[in-house]
Amino acid sequence: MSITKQATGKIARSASAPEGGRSGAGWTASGGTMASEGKAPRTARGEKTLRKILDAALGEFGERGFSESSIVGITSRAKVALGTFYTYFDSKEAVFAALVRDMSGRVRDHVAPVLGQARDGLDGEQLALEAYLGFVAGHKEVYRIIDEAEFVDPAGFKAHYETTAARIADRLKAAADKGEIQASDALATEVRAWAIMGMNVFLGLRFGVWGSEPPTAVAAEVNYLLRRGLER
Amino acid sequence: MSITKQATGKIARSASAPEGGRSGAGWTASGGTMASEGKAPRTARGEKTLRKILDAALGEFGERGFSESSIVGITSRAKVALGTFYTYFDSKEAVFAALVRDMSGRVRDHVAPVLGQARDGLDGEQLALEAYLGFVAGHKEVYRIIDEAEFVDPAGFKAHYETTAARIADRLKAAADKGEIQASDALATEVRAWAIMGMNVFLGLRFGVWGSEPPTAVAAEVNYLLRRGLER
DNA sequence: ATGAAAGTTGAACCGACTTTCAACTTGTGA
DNA sequence: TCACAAGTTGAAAGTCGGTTCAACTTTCAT
Repeated sequence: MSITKQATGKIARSASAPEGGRSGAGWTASGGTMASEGKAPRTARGEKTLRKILDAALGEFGERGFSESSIVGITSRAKVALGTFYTYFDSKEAVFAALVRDMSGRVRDHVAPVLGQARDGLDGEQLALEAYLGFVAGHKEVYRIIDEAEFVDPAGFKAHYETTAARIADRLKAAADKGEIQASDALATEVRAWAIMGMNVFLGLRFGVWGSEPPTAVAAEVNYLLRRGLER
Repeated sequence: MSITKQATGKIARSASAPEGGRSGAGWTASGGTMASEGKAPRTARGEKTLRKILDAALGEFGERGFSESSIVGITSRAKVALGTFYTYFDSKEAVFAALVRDMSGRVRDHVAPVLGQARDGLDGEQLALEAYLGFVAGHKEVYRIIDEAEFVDPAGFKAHYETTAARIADRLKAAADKGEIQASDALATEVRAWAIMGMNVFLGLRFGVWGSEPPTAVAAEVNYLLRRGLER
């Protein structure tokens, strides 16, 4: 009954492959930044193992949440021994923090490219939301990990949202400079940026994680609101 | 180093009074709903103890987060013995869930009254946001507990946001019926409600929990956006 | 080929936390 | 007043999971 118990469930969970044998797609950079201080892998073998651990950790944390997850859970998914974990990370929190940094980057990398195709600033926001909703729907673990960072890795959490908001603010400023939307002072710009970000995150929760309504329809509806609300 | 450790810190923390001797202000109803199934207090003494435990739990969870919190932490804050906890709750998760239900109600009860003073629907949303920001600033623990519910008490978390969104949607519908704002179909209404809620929550985080910019200024800026975005 | 560095292993240690329970105290209704 | 129900107590049981480490294996530069 208690969430803390996992009892006999162990057998069941270590079996299933995380996501049809995709070979640890896309860990940023070569280890250096991911492992704990002074624990970076020095050979190809080590790098591969580190990658396996990180992929396993993503699956474990994404499915079970931080406190339900265990190092054994991670290492058994990764099919390495318990002790190997400590070759690369100082603690459970450390992997989680590494994951948060990386997930933050993944979201950015998924959303950024679509901005190039935008007709104007507000169109860019619509495309960004659309891309974000699609990403969340296909990567619920990522959403969960970033959210849970609020408690496990507050610094990483704050960094993620502050840089995201700053990015939105920059876009708003650029659009204002082009005369597309109303200009705004510093506070107003920040309020707008955080408002847009908050909308996006909650729409991601409702329509990406919980529901599966078409991203395009949702994003279009929001954009209608933003267009009238911000346009000059 | 590891967050899991608390080591010698125990002495320090049980000392400080949670919040200058306020006598457990405002627990909804008389116990019946708060304690775990079949564990409701049957005397005035029991009710008082339950209240002490709930207040202590709010402080503990609010300050330390769920996984860092311990039953000992709660009972020592409440100044009752460890075993007493189990007279009223089945588990750590159970108190947390009780707290989530109650916090959800507290937010509602704090925001609802201001709606009566609104000139129109959109003015109501502005006042609601303003009230919410003020509440969050004064009750960061509440914000934290509701957020952490996503992982500890998912059902309570979902219920909180779904009913909140439904309330916003009802207001939008009423405003549309009065011809104040544009009418919208079911999906659009839900999108709008979740967008507004998401804005509010993130602005609460940024300007209530992290910063302390004047709620009125923030709410006014948002309302400007909403007004133009939604008005007919 | 070889030995030193890098990586791997998993049993065992350790401490912390939840939960139980039998003895004890308090309060109240008859 | 007294007896029984309600409530309280805290030591101790039991569990669980993070972390350590010494022995072992693999890799690779020379």
